[in-house]
Amino acid sequence: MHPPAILLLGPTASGKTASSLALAQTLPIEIISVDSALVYRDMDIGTAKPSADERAQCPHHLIDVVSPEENYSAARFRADALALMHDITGRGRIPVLAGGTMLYFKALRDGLSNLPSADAELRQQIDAEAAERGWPALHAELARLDPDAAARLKPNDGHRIQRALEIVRLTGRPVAESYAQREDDNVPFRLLTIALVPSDRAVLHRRIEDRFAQMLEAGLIAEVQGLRARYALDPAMPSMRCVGYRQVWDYLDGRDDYDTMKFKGIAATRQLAKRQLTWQRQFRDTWQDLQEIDCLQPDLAAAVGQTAQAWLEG
RNA sequence: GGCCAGGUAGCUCAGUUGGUAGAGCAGCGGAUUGAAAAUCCGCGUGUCGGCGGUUCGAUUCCGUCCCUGGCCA
Repeated sequence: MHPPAILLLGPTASGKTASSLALAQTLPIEIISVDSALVYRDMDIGTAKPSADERAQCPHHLIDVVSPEENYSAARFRADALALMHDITGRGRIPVLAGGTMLYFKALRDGLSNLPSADAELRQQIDAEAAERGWPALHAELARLDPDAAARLKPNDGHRIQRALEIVRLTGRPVAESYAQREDDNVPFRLLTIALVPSDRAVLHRRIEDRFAQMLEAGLIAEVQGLRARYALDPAMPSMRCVGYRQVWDYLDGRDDYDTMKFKGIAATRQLAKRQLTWQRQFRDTWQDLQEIDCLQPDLAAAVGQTAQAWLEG
């Protein structure tokens, strides 16, 4: 019998942090963050990172693990998370994987293919070429090298075209052949997946709006200024593409006025939530253990706790 | 109170020499394999401010009323 592990996923502003901390009140858990933005050090306000106080209530992992100048990845997450899950289980505790980066959940549960890691130099080359000739031209080039891979991608989907070209150049074979070669995709845990879903999208939107305003009041702009002063950042880096940071960056550069920045930040957050919910619908249809909980109900934390408790006893 | 300019999609606006209208943004749906809070794809019926009139036909022309902004009193 595998040890238990709980996955807690939900869109931004759905109450994941509070729910996971509530679990810690009644269960011997440690929390593994499943979040591509919380991994960055010194990005606290805009990522709604759990506070020091909250983190003291229960061990948290995969927060502040890389510099904003670095890249993290789904593959790295999968390896890190599995190692941590084993550690936590070894301590007699239950891992709770909580977050909103759905690709990471997907990678963890369903595994990945054996693909080469990112190659910064090659990507730079491809970016330069794309800036000159446009992505459709590189899509056409991919079509010559690997017609099947190109057929699956849109001519404007820069990131995926770049990745496909990278894989082909690094491996010297079609992407499909690399895809067919699966890495070990075993997850030796009994999993419960709890998905937080808002029963009313408009209410989630309202929360998102309020929270972004609070972030600005809490000093998000100063935080971005500080990051720019302390690190060698540029706006194309994954850390600075994060919701909020990207908009404040443009504001600091004078491209947008304050109100525009605020509007765009809120809109980008709503759009993020929408994409997260699209993933969740897909998970709901494929993961048998998934249980949906309305994140707008009065006592969400209690509902999450009951669901987890019932599953552990059952 | 008078004059002028406007009132068209949730917002900002375009347009129709009279044949019931379309962009951007927002929103919604989808895709998603080492950047994923990324990247990309798809979706546009709205009393064209109200009421009358002219007309085969009005959002478009005319009248009138209402609203907003500006100027003048």
